[in-house]
Amino acid sequence: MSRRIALVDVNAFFCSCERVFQPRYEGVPLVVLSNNDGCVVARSAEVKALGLPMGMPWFQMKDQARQHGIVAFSSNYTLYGDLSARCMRVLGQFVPPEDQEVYSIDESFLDFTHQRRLDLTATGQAMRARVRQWTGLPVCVGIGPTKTLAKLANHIAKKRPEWNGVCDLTTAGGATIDTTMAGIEVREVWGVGRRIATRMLPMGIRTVSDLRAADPRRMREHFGMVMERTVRELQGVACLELEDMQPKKQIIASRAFGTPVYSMQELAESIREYMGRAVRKLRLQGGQAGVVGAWIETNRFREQDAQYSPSASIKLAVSSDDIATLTHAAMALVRGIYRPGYRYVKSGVMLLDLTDKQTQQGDLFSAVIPAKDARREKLLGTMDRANARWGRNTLGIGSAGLQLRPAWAMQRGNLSPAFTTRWADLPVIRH
DNA sequence: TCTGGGGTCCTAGGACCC
DNA sequence: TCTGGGGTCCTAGGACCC
Repeated sequence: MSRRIALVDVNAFFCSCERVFQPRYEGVPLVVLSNNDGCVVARSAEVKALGLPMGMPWFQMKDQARQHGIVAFSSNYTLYGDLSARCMRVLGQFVPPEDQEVYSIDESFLDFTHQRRLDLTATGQAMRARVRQWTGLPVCVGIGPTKTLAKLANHIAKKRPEWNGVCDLTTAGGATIDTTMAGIEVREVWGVGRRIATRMLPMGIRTVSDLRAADPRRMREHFGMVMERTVRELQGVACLELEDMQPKKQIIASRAFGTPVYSMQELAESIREYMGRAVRKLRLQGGQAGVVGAWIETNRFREQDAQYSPSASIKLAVSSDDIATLTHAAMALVRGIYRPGYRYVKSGVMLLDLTDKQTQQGDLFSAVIPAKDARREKLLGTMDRANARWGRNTLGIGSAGLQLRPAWAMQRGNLSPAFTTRWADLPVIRH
């Protein structure tokens, strides 16, 4: 019994989020920028049509932007995260919970294998209509017998207007599929990146249909088992299952500074703040870290600058989710790698060797497993609750976040309001 | 002047074991 | 003169994803 998997993906997600509450930008060429307004990370259809690439530094694009009237927004992850959650909840109404995989902030797999009678093209249109009406976001739907083919079908639904936003490869004719695949570059296949696409070219593999016709074992010899799986999936043999939410295996928090930093003092402030972010994620998934890492960086794009980008990590004697312990470890690491005289533009912390908090690894050289300090646990829990209730930096470690806007803080020149998550930013309808 | 911030998995090679 | 065969674990680097 062949499977029927749908992939639903929001069109130009970040740009579409900006338009939901600011419809005056409908039809206007939009981009959304990365933190510090650095690079373009999302483009509206109008900007894609101009041929401006993803990932381009904004300052290099400013002339063209002026010329074409492109509007740039700073990243508003509060808004995107909330709209994403709403969108995923709407899609979840179409399948039982175990048949939905939220794959990324703007994509979800839905498994319709068990709903045999359903007309999937009609269901796809129903999903588009409901998401549009309830969240304001435009989505496209791809359907196929494997995840890789569903991804490809979604690509087709987006690029070819004749599919009207829903492409079902499980019912499309063989000839249609052949000609369509022959017209798509192999780079568009899920799992084929820039490197591999380049290496495939001399092998005579240029389009999706070339790759689908390739021998999976030969592809494995050249590119490894991941690529073998990809080829089989293209041929309609399901190798990838829907996955449930797994706890993270590592947690990273890092940011480029709004302005360069020279002193240990300022690096320390940044490390404290980023560790706060990392520990929040850690505690949210009920984990503890066995290894702490930290790094600082100079600007690798400035050739005239002396470069210095050291990193260090340390294994804790006992895994921890205590913000004080973890911050202390990261601070010691940065003090160890810091050298004065460099122009630092970024720092970061990493939590590794994550385990579930319930499984406490004892210390070989102490007779008993160290008992958790009950008062300490209570204090940390109280901090969590205070921060959940009154805002993220209500209680923190040392001077983290005390300064309202440190000089090195992220720059966001054109940030839209948090329309859905802050009372003061709630849209008002005047009549 | 200004160039993001997260993640995952696989593989090869080295160190070590018997 | 001749120098085996089978493993595990860890790490760094590479590839990919959004």
